[in-house]
Amino acid sequence: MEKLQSLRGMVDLLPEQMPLWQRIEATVRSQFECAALREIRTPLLEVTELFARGIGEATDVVGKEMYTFLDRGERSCTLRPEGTASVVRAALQHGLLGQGAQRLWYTGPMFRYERPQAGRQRQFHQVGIELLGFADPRSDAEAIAIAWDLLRELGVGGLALELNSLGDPADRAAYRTTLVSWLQERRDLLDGDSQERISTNPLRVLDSKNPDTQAVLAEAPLLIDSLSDASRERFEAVRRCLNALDIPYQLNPRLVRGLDYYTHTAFEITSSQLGAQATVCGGGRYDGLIEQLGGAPTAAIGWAIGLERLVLLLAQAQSAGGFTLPTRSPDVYLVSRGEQAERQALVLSRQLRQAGRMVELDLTGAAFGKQLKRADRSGAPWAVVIGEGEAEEGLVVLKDLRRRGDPAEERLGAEELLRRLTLQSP
RNA sequence: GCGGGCGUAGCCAAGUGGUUAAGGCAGCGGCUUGUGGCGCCGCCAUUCGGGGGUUCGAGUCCCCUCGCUCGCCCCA
Repeated sequence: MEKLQSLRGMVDLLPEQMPLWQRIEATVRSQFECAALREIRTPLLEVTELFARGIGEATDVVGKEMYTFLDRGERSCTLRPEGTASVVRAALQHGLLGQGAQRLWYTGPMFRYERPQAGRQRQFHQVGIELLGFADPRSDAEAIAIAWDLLRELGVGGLALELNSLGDPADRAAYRTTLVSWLQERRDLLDGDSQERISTNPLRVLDSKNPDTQAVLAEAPLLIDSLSDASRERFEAVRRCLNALDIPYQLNPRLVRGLDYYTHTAFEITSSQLGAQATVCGGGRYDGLIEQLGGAPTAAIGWAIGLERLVLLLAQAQSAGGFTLPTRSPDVYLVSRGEQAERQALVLSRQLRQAGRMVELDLTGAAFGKQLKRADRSGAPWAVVIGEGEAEEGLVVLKDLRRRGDPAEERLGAEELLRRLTLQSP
């Protein structure tokens, strides 16, 4: 069977699903506007080096999940696996940071070559914000609050905010040294992956899901305990802000995150209703990234929400009766038969649309009975019927489809019909 | 990359080695050559994801393969 189908992990969004997506997009736009964020759109394709340098060579995302290929000019190109690196690149390329700090948001598809499962696809969508040029602890709290409130506004329940501080590069370097030697001493007790990571990415060992490794790790030194006084105070300040905002959180000293660029605050918002891929929103501060990509040292914080996971949660909320999506039906369904009548219906449909009415024109040329059956199913309150007889007389029949028993219908001239259907609400 | 489950029509789905592959929804046609929720009648899988094998005989058993799905890893 040679049926053509989409590539693995690449999913279609069918018309039936769009109202939910559109609801999310509309809410995102209005919430972000209130937060004084400005939208930015960047290409889906970037030079591979951007991600290699930005996200980190040792990360899983860069190491084994990127869609990378050579273009016709032998340039290594990569479909973006996340949004931050591109946004920073664009800001630097166009000198946005020279105009002051930037409050930006973006949305669009991202690509990671992974095995699909619930809440995970190879092409997926994110919406995210990036606050570039903000170092104040309040900006951490503000960024988190924007995410938290967006999710709440959408009606997602059962969320938990997990918080950690990764400190600054010096804290991490110091901690890394202590951690590496601590891990070396217990090397034989760790799983294979973790042994590997002692040299490649020791902080990620802490994140291991291997139960035996976790048992060993219970006693491991924590990054949060080896923060400098300044970093610790900074973290305290963020926490005080979150308290002031009444945003509940849970400290998770094991929260490390898989992208190298994070510093200080790291956080995730998770839902227990999502299955194995429980993170709806992930983000943190990345004070070193902009410099690493060739800009001046600039503090920044951002996060991304996975839209497919959000859709999963909202679909649950919806079926639990949390909200209903408005279904749009045509205002008028046009039924016609006979060459002249069909042409008149075509013209009339345009006139009604120009007057702002939603109009569905039956193009099948089928018997009236069939067309009216479709008119009924379309949900339109009105049907306009033009037959050969009416066409001759220059009249149309207006039927009230909501009154089924007594066939309420009137014969009208086209002018009168337009007046009736456009001056008053149907 | 590694494990588990599944694969019968557009959708849901019966079928568990024996002759023509139930049924429902949707769709199409008719009863009703020009007037809609209902009803009745008819049509809609030369074939069970694909390939190979076992057998007198396979949707049903075996092998391979592809796809979907859930989980591991990782992340949104």
